[in-house]
Amino acid sequence: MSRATMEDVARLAGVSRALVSIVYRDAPGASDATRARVLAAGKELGYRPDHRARLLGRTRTRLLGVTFDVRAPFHGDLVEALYSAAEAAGYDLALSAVAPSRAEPRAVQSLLDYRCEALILLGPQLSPSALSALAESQPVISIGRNVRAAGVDVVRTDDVAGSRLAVEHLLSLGHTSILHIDGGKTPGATERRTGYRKAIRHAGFEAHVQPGGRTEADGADAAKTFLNEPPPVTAVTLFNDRAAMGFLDTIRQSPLEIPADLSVVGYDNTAIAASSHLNLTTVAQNTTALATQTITTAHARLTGTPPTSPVVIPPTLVPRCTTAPPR
Amino acid sequence: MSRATMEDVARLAGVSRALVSIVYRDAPGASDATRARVLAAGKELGYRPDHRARLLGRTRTRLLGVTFDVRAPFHGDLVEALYSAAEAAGYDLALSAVAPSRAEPRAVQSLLDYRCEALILLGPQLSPSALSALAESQPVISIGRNVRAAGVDVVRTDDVAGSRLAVEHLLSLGHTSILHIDGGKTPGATERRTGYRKAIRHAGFEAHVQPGGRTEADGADAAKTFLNEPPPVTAVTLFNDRAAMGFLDTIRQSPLEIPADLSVVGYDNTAIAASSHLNLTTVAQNTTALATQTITTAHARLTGTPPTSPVVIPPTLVPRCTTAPPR
DNA sequence: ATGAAAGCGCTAACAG
DNA sequence: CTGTTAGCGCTTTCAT
Repeated sequence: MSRATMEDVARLAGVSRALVSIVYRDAPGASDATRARVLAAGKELGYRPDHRARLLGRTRTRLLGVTFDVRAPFHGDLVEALYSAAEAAGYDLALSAVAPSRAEPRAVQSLLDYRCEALILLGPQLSPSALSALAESQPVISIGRNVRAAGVDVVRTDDVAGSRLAVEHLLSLGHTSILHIDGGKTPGATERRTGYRKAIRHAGFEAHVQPGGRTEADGADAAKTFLNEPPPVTAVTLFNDRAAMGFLDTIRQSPLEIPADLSVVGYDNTAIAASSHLNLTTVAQNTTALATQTITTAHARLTGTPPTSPVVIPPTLVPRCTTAPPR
Repeated sequence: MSRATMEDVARLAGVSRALVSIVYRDAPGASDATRARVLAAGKELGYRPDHRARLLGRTRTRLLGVTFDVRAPFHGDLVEALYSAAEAAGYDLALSAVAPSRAEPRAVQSLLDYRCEALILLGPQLSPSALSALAESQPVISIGRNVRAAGVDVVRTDDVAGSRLAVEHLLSLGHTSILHIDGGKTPGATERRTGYRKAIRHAGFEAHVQPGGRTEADGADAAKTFLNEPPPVTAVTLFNDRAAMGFLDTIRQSPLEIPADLSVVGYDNTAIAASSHLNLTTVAQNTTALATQTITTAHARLTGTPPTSPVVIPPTLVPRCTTAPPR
């Protein structure tokens, strides 16, 4: 009933356990004939190496720990990209969710107990000092949050440029008064606000920032405030797609037409934003590049090469149907 | 630089490793004095037991593997609930994401390699025979999908009742012609369709089912079809909240007013549906109960008690702002 | 190319 | 109550 062990395979193939180990790691040191025989025996027994034992015995676990917010769609997209990137580089991923009832320190701790070689934190909310402390024991990489903490590597999108893209897109459509609804203290919010301000001023217009947040509810609240006392703007850029969704949802319950009366731009290009119905004009983060660079950075740290940090990935604008020239 | 080991703690505390082990598992067999001394030594060294080694040595790993769709908000809610339930029962969770680029068999396999004691699959899409095969090696619990596969336990919401609740709510508001936009072949779709049909017929009205799906895009597509040739209905029940969101989004771009012209009911009560802006009337699955029962079932299987299966959890209706009496 | 033997860091009988 | 002794299943020198 219990699973086949390496010993079983070795016996069936008539070789030593060491050989079986070599074959299954496809390390050099076994003849093709032996290799085939071992593999055949393994297959017959339905053998699969025990991952726990493997990790224990190995000098390097090649296990990368990832914390993510189980409720953030963008994190879902990133996790998927990380799986591919990690696999391509010969690493394994251990996932640990952050949720309202499961705070970040707890999620991190569980990864540490698994002896992950490095920590990949998606939009971490931990303090810089807490992050630095973690970085003393193993590489720590923050994706999306631009922390300045000793020893912590950062891989992020150039959010200043991203906001600029959004603004420039609107400017090119003819908009001259544009509002930014920000992300509060969410990682990345400062940069996106700054990018907006810079681009607006550079064009010679006035910046208007309204406080917002990162959830659909935050976007909806912002829309209510907006509708209550409509500012004289023809376009809005929001912190992210989630907020944009909430915003749009509420606006559509008003007489305002999107995009005729108001253009709206999101951020992240999450799968939902892309879906045909929303058709949200948004700034795309390059998840593939973020993931690849993250794994590269982790690998560099783990092999002693000093990585370049922060790694800044350029975003792109994805024009869809929520933006148009002002009426 | 490397982490402190049990040996280190033992040395510092002046005891044997076995004692340290006993203390850290808080197993009986150590005096309070020793316990305190060991704990103090451990704390000083920042010792944390190595989870891998722990799993390897133990007869029971108390590790439960969970597969979930990283893109499904409802799965996020469930995962969170599972963490709590598992912890309360002394189990640990290993997460494995299913995504477009990471099919279910792969996700499952990785859990198996970690020698999880049981498999918890959220809305599995695997064939009944594949599930049965898995169940031969360890307990398999399907949450949400009512599979009839030998050895596979099911914990699910009573979806027939859920759909009935939705219909009855609409009937009580005075609606007499109600459309159901279904979930295609998504787990649970059949039950929700059936519940709708039964409730409608029981009330003496005619059932209308339009094909749909489980994503926002599916809901939006359904809305387009709907608007193209508006059927003579005053209310719509959808397969889930995601589809309802897409549907609402598209409907709001038409002259139709929600809920004045059309009432809409979702399903799942995901965090997003609940958020103030959407205010979606929906059928709530009791994630806490689902999670608790799942862990209970797993525990029963693992300890030899034959569990009751399927476990069917009653849903509840959450009336919000997308339903009202017909005009 | 192959095998023997010594860990990896912990748990679990068992003896004292 | 405490310590000794084997493993758990794999990796990894080091001989042969």
